[in-house]
Order: sequence, then structure tokens, then C-alpha cells
Amino acid sequence: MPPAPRFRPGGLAGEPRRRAPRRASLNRDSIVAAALRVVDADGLDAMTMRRVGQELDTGGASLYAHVANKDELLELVIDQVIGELELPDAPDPDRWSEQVKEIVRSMRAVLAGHKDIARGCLGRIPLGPNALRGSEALIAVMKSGGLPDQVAAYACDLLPLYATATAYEESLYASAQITPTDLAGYIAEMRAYFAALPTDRFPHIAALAGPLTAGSGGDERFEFGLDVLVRGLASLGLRPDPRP
Amino acid sequence: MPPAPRFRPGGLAGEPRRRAPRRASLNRDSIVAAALRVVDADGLDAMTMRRVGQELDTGGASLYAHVANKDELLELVIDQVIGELELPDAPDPDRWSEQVKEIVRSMRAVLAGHKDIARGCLGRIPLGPNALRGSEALIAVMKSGGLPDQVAAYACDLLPLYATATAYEESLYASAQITPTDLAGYIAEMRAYFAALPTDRFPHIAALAGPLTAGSGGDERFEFGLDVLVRGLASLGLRPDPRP
DNA sequence: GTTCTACACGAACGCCGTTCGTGTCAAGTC
DNA sequence: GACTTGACACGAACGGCGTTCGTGTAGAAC
Repeated sequence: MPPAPRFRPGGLAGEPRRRAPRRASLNRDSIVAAALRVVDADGLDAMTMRRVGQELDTGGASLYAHVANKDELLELVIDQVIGELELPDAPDPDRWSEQVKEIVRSMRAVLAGHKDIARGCLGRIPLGPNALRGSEALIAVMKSGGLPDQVAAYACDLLPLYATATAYEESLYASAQITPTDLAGYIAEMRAYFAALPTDRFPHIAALAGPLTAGSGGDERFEFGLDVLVRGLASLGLRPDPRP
Repeated sequence: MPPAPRFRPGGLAGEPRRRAPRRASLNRDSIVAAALRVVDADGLDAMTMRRVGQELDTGGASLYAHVANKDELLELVIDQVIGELELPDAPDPDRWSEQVKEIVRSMRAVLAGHKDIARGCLGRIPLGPNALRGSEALIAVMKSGGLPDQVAAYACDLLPLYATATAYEESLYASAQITPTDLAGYIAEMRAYFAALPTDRFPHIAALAGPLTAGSGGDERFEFGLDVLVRGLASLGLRPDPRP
């Protein structure tokens, strides 16, 4: 026995009574879009099956006809996000290291644009079509710069790992509705904590309280790590004795 | 009205009916130890409040008298794990880069020794006593090697980030009760997938199918990233024109 | 008009973190 | 010794989660 006929909009006259044109049929694309909307609005934890269903005027159970489980949905959402990556049109051997940096910066920017979605990317080998596009571009640039095959291959893991882990760490500051003022206060507090540590056991931390807490929340810290990585890669890429 | 008097072991005669000698009183240390036992046995997801309580012959609710919430418990467990770090006795300026590597290797090894606990460390600024000890040692070594303050300070974040993120990625292979044979098969499958990609759109990935999937599960991949990082740091540490 | 099939979806299962109220023990007080 | 007190152990319950199941219906096929 049906519990009670639900109200259906658009009833009355001879109008073909669909409950919406079969809800635009609820397909993978609309589900992924809805899930991404939820993430953008309220973060990764808010992306529950029920909540995504709600976004489409239905329940969580309805999604399972189109998506195997929540993990697969997350994978689809992530590849959608990776699709926003801006990649160089063509590798330029003279600018390879700058092009690598641009790609990694774009990764960070894209992830940062979707709340804490970076957390969902951690520990996930990205094999979606858009991820492959990114990997291909990254390798192309590095190979054009003369990096050996194995270096380029490993770096193709290492660089996104850095972008993702950094984006995740930064999303923690950005979330929890912390205002920039709060953040500044929190950083100041941490600096004071470091500076006040007993200098017999923690002389270096106490001495570097300033540098340790510098650049949090800005680009400087990220650029530092990026520079370290690219310099390290460059040092592995030079052909033996490149000087004339 | 009590729902029904519970059975208590050790009743009958004049024996002092304790329910165990007040369970050794259930303190923070025993709870942290129990939680770590659960993680070691069945991974981070198994570390639920109920399960940890069970490990101590009680329920999950009993833990809240000693620990604010699950997150605080995890923080305590993590600092306990970090306490296992092996640190150099004294910084040696001639071996600074090797000492840095040894510390980061130790981080990876310690994390790998506790299933997927690395996942819990991601995005967490470690400020426990043991974490501070590790940071102090790391900075000491880098400073002895002549790295500038700001470089040492940023690297003090960057290096543990690498160790943690790598340990997490590796824990995924190690878990899910994948046998080494399965893993080898999975890697072979991925290599074949890369190699079979359309060469018009993915020429580099297809060409590097071998290198891309090499060294998974071994130390080689980890050592590569470590080498890149330390080389990059070294390139930032040289005093201007160190040549005679 | 009838049959068939795909799928929307409410309800339910077994988890989770956490809170609440009760009950019990050990120590302090007369 | 009787009583009070306070710390804390802990069963039960709340709301939320991912996922499964069974039902019912809309639309296509015949």
C-alpha cells in the first residue's frame, strides 16, 4: 500500500503528468554536477549521498542506479575538477621549468577553488580522462626540458602530490569559517608559542619562531616548495657537463 | 526504574565485588595504547570509539571522561607514533644532507609501521611534544648545513609533508589485504593500460608506461623524491659564490 | 490495450560519534 | 560505623552516515 500519494507539480489538465520530465532522467552528469555544487557550497564532508540526492529533489538511494557507490561518485567529481586545469599549448624547451611551475600552480588553484576537495584526491591515482590530459602535458614539458625518462615519470607523481597535499593543508585554514583576522591571530598565537618554548630543549624552534610561521596562507610558502622541487629536478636533468 | 540489574562477575560470597579492580582506572595512556593496538591490527578506519572501548572491556562512551573527542584521541595516538622517530645524536655539518634524508626516512618507516595512520597525520600541524622534538632535530641539521633560516623553516614543513603523503599513498597498496602477487599484477595491468593509450593524444604516457609504473611499492620512488627535495634545498643553501 | 522493463525512492539495516542519565564505587566527614 | 559526596563507568539513545531491498510506476514495445 502506498503510504500517501505525493504531490506532483504540473498536474491538473490533460498535460502529460510527468513528475518533471522524469526528472531530466537523473543521469551521471547531473549527479556529478550536483555533487560538485554541494562540495563548493559546504565542503567535502557535506557531500553525502542523501545531500546530493536532495540537490536533485530525490533521495540518496536514487543515485545508486547511476553510480556504483560514493567513492565512484567522488572519483567522477574529481576528474571533473581536474578538467579545469589550464595547460600550456605547447612545450617550450627554453621555459620548461617555468611551464612546470605553471601547471602545478594551476593544480593548486583549481583544487583551492573547490573548498577541501583536495582531501578527496589524496592517495588516489588519477586515471580519469582529464587527469591523463594533465599528466601528458606535464611529461611533455619535462621531456622537452631534457629530463630523463625515469625522472619525468617519477616527477609526474611527485608534483601533483605536492600540489594536492598543499591544497589540502591550505583548505583547512580556508574552511571552518575562519576569517582572515582570526587566522592572523591564530598564527600570531603559534609564533608566540614557538618563541616561548624552553630554549634548552628547543633552541632552533624558538629562534625561528618568526620564519616558521611566516607565509602561512599566502603564496610564498607554496612557491618555496615548488622552487625546491623544480630545482631538484633540474639538477637531475642536466646532461653530463652541459657547459661548452 | 533500572531496566534490569546487570550480571556482575565475581558476586556470590563475601568476595569484594569489584567489576575488575576498577579496570585499572582507565586513563589516557591506556586508552591511547589501546587505540594504537586497534590501528595496528585493523587500520585507521577500525579505530572507532566503540572498538577502542571494547579493547578495554568497556563501551565507547567510557572514553569521553578522559578524552575530549575522537580527534583528540587521534592526535595523542599520532604523537605517540612520532615518538618512535629515530633522530641523529648531533648535527654533522659535513653530512647534513644525509642526516636530513635519514630523518625523513625514519618518518616514513615509523608511519609505515602503523598501517594507514599516515592518513590521520595529513593536514595536521603536529605540535605534540614528540613532534616538536622531531622538528627541532630537523632544523638543527639543516642549520648546521648552512641553510638560511627561512629555507630551514619552510623545509621543516615540506619534508614531513612529503614523508606523510608518501607513507599514506604506500599504505593504500599495503592495505586492502593485497598480496604482493596481486600488487604485481595490478601494476602490470596499469602499465599495459598506459601503453595501450592512443598515441595521438597520449604519446608521452604511452612511451613512458614502463618508467611510470616502475618502483611502485619499493624504496626507489621514495628515494627519488627525497633526493629531489634535498638537492633543491642544497641549491638554496649555498652561500653566494662558495667557490674560492 | 497489454506487457515489459528501467528506474525512482521510502524504509530499513548496521554502522558511526557523541550525549545523557543512572548507578556504583572510593574517599571524606561526622 | 553510617552517611554524604564526587568521580567516573557505561547502557541506551539520538541523529547521521553508506548502502540494500522491495515496491510501484512511467514510458516504450508490441
